[in-house]
Amino acid sequence: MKPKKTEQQLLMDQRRIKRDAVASMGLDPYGGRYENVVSTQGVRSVGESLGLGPGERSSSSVRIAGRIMLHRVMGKLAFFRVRDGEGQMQIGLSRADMGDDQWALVKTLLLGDIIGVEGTIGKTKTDELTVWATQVTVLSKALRSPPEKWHGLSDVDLRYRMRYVDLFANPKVRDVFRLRSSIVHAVRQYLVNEHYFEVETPVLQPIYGGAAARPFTTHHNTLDLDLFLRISPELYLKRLLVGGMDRVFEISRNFRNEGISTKHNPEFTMVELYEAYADYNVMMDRVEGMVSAAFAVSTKSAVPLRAAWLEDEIRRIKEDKGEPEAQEFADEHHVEVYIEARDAIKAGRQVGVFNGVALDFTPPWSRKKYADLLQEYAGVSITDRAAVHAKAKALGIVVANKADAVVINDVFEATVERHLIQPTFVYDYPAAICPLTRRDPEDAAVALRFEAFAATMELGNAYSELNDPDIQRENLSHKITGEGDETMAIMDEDFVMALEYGMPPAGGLGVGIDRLVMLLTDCPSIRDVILFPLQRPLASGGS
RNA sequence: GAGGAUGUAGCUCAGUCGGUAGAGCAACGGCCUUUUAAGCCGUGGGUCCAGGGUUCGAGCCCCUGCAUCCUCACCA
Repeated sequence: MKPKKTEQQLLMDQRRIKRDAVASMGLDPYGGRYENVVSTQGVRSVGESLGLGPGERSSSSVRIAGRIMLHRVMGKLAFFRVRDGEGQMQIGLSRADMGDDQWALVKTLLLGDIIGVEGTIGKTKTDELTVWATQVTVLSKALRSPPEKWHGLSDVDLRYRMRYVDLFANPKVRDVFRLRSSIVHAVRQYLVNEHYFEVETPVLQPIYGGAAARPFTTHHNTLDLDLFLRISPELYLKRLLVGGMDRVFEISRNFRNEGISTKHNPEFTMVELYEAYADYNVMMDRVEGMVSAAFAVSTKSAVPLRAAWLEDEIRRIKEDKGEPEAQEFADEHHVEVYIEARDAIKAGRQVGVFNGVALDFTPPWSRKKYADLLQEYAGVSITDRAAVHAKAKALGIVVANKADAVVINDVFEATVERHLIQPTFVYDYPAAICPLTRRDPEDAAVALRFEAFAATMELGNAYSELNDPDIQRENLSHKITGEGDETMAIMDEDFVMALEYGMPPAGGLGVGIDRLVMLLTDCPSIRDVILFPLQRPLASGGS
């Protein structure tokens, strides 16, 4: 019995027929090298400089290449819209201009095919810049249709599973990853300018450390050795301080075997840096410097563009559908917030928009003491053990078998964090939960540590680094009660031995790159800034 | 882990009271030399997430499971 073909298979059969038609013309349906290509943006700037009026054509010839995203054929004339890595461009195809052989080829082309077009720059009667084709080259016939041309691919599951489709179907997605690339580049450039140098340390570690999280485990066969994927590069980078690398950084993919959420992916990217002879105050400057550099290459230009687009859109909706719809659109897209941010940027401030809230990254960020925030929002003194425990119980926090510092931190997270909207440094943490941090010389219960928050998210974490080997060994030699299995207190004798040779006093800092990108590009989910976020594979193993 | 939402054609989505499964886009055939989500005529396309139950009859009601998203918890 012949199994009935699905619609998908039938559609692909039809596309195979067109592909084979190309082959029967003696052409390779999968193309080959195509030279002297100009980007659509390049054509656009050339086109604008020609000063063409509606309906005029120039004699300057160009070649572009890209995917057919819009396809209109009218008898002996056709308009396609072709998208490349930078943008899109309309091409016009006329049977009279191209000749019968080329026209036969044009008729085999479908949405989603990748083509090369040689032609002359002109404008249509409606004043749209258009490349009028003289020669079309098939570069890759697509067997599957692209998604719906108006809505694109909107099923979130499919978008992540088939990011390759998401990227060409939804231009905004590509913009986000372009911004991500710029942000990473700016962060790297900032640190290099500050005389840091970039290193790479092991991802496969025999002992994991530097953070409190469960690791992924793996195994090396030849050495018959269990290994962990790093949860943090911290202990290796500090060894480099001992070795005399005074300013080092690593852009580090870390792996934590924990839950998945809009703010957590099992693998994520951090920039982690160490600076000898500095302390955590210097690290605050570094955060501000890095974020400023990143802002300058992303949000600074993206927000005004977005604001302008939103204003256009509202004007159009008002004309087409009326005031109430326009207002609804404005509310939904936080238009006033974008306009407010745009005006602030014009005035020289570093203001972005995240989740409908304006965030002001202009240095200096506000700096708040951990204990003061606890007093302000939880209403308890950090030194008043009874009050802290009473507050914890009132909040429904389990107190039993937890060290005091853990209880304090639980209360802090439950009461304070949600108020940390604007970029803020929270400094001076309870020492007992900071085993790798130098103590305040005036108060042994305080660790010289800060976390950077924005939009209630932890963006970064920094210490004045502990460099006393005996205290370090002591801190690592017993678990912090109440932290469960996830604890930083895992002894690494080699690391402590390194400290015994003498590590310079230093400031150290980690900043979550994914979260920074989220904040600067207004993406409320970490999956929108990671190209291939982890997902459970489909049982059937296909789409 | 708890709660909520969603799952229907390749894509985007309707589906009323439980009574033969719908549209647009895409595709196929035809017409069309200035389209702007092109248009007009016609055609094909369905494991209604999976399994069970109630019923004469289930896309719709009930139960179980799966997947995804959101919120909370966890993840300093």
